[in-house]
Amino acid sequence: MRARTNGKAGGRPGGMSRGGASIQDVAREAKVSIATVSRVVNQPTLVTEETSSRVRDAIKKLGYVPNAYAQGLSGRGGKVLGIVLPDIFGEFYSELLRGADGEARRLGYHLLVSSDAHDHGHPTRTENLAFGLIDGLALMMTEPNVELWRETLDAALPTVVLDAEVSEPGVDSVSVDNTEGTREATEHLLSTTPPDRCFFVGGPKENFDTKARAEVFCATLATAGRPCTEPQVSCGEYSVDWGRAWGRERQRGAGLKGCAVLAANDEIALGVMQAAQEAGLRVPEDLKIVGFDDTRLATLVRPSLSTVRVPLQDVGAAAVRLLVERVTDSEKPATRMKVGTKLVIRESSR
Amino acid sequence: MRARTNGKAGGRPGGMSRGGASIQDVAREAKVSIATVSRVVNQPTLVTEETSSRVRDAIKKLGYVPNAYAQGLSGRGGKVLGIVLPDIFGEFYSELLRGADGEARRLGYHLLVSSDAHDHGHPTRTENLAFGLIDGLALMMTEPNVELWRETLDAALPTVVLDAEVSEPGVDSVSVDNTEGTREATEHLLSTTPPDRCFFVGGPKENFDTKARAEVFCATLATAGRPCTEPQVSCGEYSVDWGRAWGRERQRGAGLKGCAVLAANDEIALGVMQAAQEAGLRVPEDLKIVGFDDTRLATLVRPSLSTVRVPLQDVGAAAVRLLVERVTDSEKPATRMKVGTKLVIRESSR
DNA sequence: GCGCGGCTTGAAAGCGTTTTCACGAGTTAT
DNA sequence: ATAACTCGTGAAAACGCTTTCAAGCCGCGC
Repeated sequence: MRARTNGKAGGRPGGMSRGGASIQDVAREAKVSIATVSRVVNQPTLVTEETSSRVRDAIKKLGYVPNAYAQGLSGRGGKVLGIVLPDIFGEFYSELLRGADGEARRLGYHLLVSSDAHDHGHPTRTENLAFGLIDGLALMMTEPNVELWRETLDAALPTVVLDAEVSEPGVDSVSVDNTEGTREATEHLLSTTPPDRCFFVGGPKENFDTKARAEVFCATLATAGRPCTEPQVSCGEYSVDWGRAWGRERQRGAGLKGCAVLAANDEIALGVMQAAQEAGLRVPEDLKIVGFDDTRLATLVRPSLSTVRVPLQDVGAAAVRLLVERVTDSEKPATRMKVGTKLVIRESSR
Repeated sequence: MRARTNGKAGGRPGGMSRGGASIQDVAREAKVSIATVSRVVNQPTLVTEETSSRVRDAIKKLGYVPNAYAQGLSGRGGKVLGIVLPDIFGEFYSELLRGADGEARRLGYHLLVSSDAHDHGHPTRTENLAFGLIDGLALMMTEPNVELWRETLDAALPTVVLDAEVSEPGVDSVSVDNTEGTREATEHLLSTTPPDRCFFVGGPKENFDTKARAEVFCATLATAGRPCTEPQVSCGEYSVDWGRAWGRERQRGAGLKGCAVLAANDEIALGVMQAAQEAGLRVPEDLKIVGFDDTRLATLVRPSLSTVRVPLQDVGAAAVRLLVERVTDSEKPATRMKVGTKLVIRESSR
């Protein structure tokens, strides 16, 4: 690399540019030592009001902002949290992220976001690089992935896992308790529809939530005296397209009329609804539909979508909170947090 | 000074925990100097294959990952970009963010996301902290805000502005050229509806895009020989609620039937559509509606929404690309980029 | 009147990298 | 055979900050 602007003089070299004044400059300007400047910023009580005010003036005058790298290096951590999601697209992640972002801000942390996990949560090399940068990592794992585990644990980084239960010591987790909501939803459908006309349309087969929801769905049907048969549970992906495809398929087959569908998320539910409407069926009269997640989508469509509410923002916020707690106190025993789910009845299943 | 964990011995002090081995450890393990280790990592050609291999073994054995803070401090920058949006909620930002994230990954950068701008793009103190951390800042400014400007410019940080045209030297911008799309959309509505029954329902009055779109809308009406009257353009906010409120209001008044609406975004359009449907009107037969942005929402609702396509992902990606270019070469002349817009006709206006 | 504790401040040691500079060992040119 | 290079490596400075330790100064009590 070329000449690295040593002092203040001269234009900035090549690509570098981070402008600002350093703590040195402030110290010089205020005629105190850098230690004092640091104290004014971090522990103001230790400094005389007179000195303090002089330093603050200097800071303001020079527009001084502490260099986060230096802070990070010198031990106080950079106040940065990483969050890795399978994707950052769509209402679902959007909501999760919003919760995380809000909480992070509240706690004075920054969020390094990455949807790197295209390959099922496996951080790339790039991601690794950031591992030195972040104080903790919130990782969403929707499917089992041992390899990733090892890597993360080896990094000895405070970690919280989203949407997956884990048993590693020292790793917190926030996951969704699908039981209650799924059961409620299934019973709700059963109240108007015979068990053999109830269907569960899931996301990816390996997905933790889809699996859990399917299970509870079947269990509830069984309780109602009608163990579910193979074709009553289908898996695909979390998309409108898949829901629509399933709906069309079913319509071509035995028909959708008089059926009830519990979808593994709102998008799938929406797809099914579209397929029904295409076929001239009325929702909810001809077909009951219940979604999952209660994303904004559910209230945006007509008929509005009954759905199982998952407090996504809370999940995001809780993850960040847990993470910060662990970052601040690494001895803290692992917390396994579960957020509940609850049926919200709207028009699509009434 | 107390035992500030010099070597590897002892428990870590206080809240610290960043695990890994340091370059020192690797050097010791491989029996070389830290300089050599650094070279193996960054400029492998400078080192003998033999030494290099020994070092690589050590690195692997110790699970060494360079500390990003140290790297940042010593001048190579941390490969982190900041992106500040008014919010990170909803399809609009979601899409933008996705574009940015993808491009950032491609270029080997990380994204520090913040929706801090609740107060109209004014970064909080927290935000400021990160300014030392990031190599560049992508800032979405939907409304004029001089104060923020000053602060950002003072930070002498490579900056790219989203969705706002600026004239500061050395500041790139990516904005949306609303002209073409808005004109197309307006003409499209005029082709079925008399000018005096055409309405523009905008977002916040001060919002750049809303202003631009309203202007083109009026201009196009004027060209059609019917300068638009005051009540034909209304402003509110970018929300379904506002669209619905406008729709109800209008329905209570002169009625929506036979009208045509151009909304400033898809959400507003959706709101208007809901109001119409509530009133028993059919879309598009009784009321034509065209939205803006072409978010996923537009294809998800029934009838599907005609809308003006704004390549949001491209905007995000372009912002990141420009930013990285500027970070790498601060002398580069400022780029003012404009992405075009284009009418997409779907069911709601046919 | 002298020592002692409290309060404010400064000096300096890291933190983990990158990068420059210098140095010895081969290699090549004279 | 010696001077002039090149190549591979190590020592050390610099990055900007936090924090510990020590020192100076004050007022207090004995």
